[in-house]
Amino acid sequence: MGRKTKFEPEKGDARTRLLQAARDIIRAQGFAATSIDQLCRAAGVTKGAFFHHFASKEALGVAAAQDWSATTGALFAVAPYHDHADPLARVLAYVDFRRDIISGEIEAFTCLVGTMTQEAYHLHPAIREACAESIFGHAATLEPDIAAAMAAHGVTGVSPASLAAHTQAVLQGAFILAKAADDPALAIDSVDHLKRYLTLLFSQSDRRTT
Amino acid sequence: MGRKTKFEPEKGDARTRLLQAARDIIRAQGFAATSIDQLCRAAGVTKGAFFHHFASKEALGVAAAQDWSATTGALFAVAPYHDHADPLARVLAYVDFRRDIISGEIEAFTCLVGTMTQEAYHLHPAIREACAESIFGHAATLEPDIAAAMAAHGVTGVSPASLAAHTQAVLQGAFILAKAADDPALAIDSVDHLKRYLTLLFSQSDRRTT
DNA sequence: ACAAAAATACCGACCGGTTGGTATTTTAAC
DNA sequence: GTTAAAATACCAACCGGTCGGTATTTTTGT
Repeated sequence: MGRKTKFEPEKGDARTRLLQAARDIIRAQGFAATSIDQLCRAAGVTKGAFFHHFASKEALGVAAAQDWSATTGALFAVAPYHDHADPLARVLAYVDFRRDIISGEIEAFTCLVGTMTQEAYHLHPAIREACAESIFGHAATLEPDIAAAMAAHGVTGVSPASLAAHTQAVLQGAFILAKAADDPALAIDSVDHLKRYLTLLFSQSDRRTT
Repeated sequence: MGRKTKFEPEKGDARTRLLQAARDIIRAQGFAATSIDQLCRAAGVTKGAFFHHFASKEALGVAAAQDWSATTGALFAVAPYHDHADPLARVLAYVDFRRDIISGEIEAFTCLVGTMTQEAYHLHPAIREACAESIFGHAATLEPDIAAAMAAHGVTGVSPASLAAHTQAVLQGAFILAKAADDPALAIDSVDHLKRYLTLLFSQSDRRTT
C-alpha cells in the first residue's frame, strides 16, 4: 500500500504535481494545445504515472477543473471581503478583491475553467460540465450577499442569480480582453465598470423606493 | 508573367471555402483541436490547396481572424442601430442588436476571435494580434456614438474607449457563460445587465450635472 | 495574332515527429 | 508478500508540412 513518495516529499505526489502543471500550462496554452508529454515533463513524472492517476486526458481536464474549484473556493472562503457588516459592502469588496488580483503575468490571474470552457464545450462534455460547476458554483457563493443587498436597497427587476452570473461574465470577458491586448489594464477597466454598475444599480433604487 | 487572376472562379474558391470552414469549425472546437485535414475535408479541398493558399496553420488562423473582421464589419456597418437620431439611442440599439443575435446553436452566434484569443495569445502571437485588431477595431466603431452620448448627457469619469471595450468584454464573457451552461439564455441575461448599466450611467449623470 | 513563358491553382502521396494511450516491469510502502 | 505507485518501452493513428507534378490562365515578345 505504498502511498507516499519517500523522495521529494516537499513537492507532493505525482497527481498533485500533474494537477499543478495542468493548471499553469493549460491557462497559458489551452487544453488541446497541451500534450500529456508536456504535462509529465513539467511535473517531473513519466507517462506511466500520468495514466496511473488519470484514465485519459479528458479525465485530467475534469480533475483540473475540480481542483481549481477547490483551491479557488478555499481562497475566496477566507478572503477579507466577507468581513463587512453591510451586504452591499461585501459585494463591492468582492469586486475590489477580484480587481486587486489582476496584475503581472496574464496566465497568473486568468481563469482555468473559463479557458477550458471555450475549447471543451463541444468536444469534451465532461470537462464543460466540470467548468460550469466551477463557475456557477462560485457565482452561487455571491448570491446571499447580493440578495441581502437587493432587499436592503429595494432593488427589483433582476434576480440575485442573474446578477451573480453577470459578475462572472464580466470577469471572464475582462480576461479575454486582457489576453487580446496583452495588457492587464484592460481587464481592470472592465472590473471598474462592473463596480460602477453595481453602485449605480443599488443607489438608484434607493431614491425610488425602499 | 501572370500576376493575378483577372476573373476569379468567384464562388467556390478553395480559399474562401477553407475560410468558411475555419470560421465554423474553430468556433465549435477551438483552433488547436481543429486539424488541417478536418478543414480540408469540410471545405472539400485537398491539403495541397490548403498550403497553396496558406503558408501554415497559423497563417490560416490570422486569415480567418481578418476575414471575420471583414464580414462582421460589413454586417455591423449596415445594421439598423445607426438609424437613430440620438447617439445614446444608437448605443442602446447596438446592445439590443447584439442581444437579438444570440439564439439557437451556440457556435452560430459566438465570436471567432474571442475563442481564438484564449488559445493563441501565448502560442501564436500573430493570431493574437489579428484577434485584438478585430475586437478593438470593432469597439472603436462604437466610440463616436458613446462619446457623443457622454457629451450630451454630461457623463464624466469614464473614457469612451474604455466603455466601448467594456461592451465587448461583457459580450465575450456572456459567450463563455453560454458555453459553460450550454444555454444562450445566460448570455442574454448578461447583455441585459450591460444595457441596464448604460441606461443607469447615462440617466444618473443627467441629474447631477450637465 | 500567336505561341512561348511564367505564374496561379490545385492535387495527393508521402515524411518525420508527435499524439493519446497500452502493456509490462520495477520500485517501494506497509 | 502483497499491493499501489511509478518507470520503461512501445504502438498505431494522426499531426503539420513537403514535394513533384498537372491543368489552366495570364503576360509578353514578336
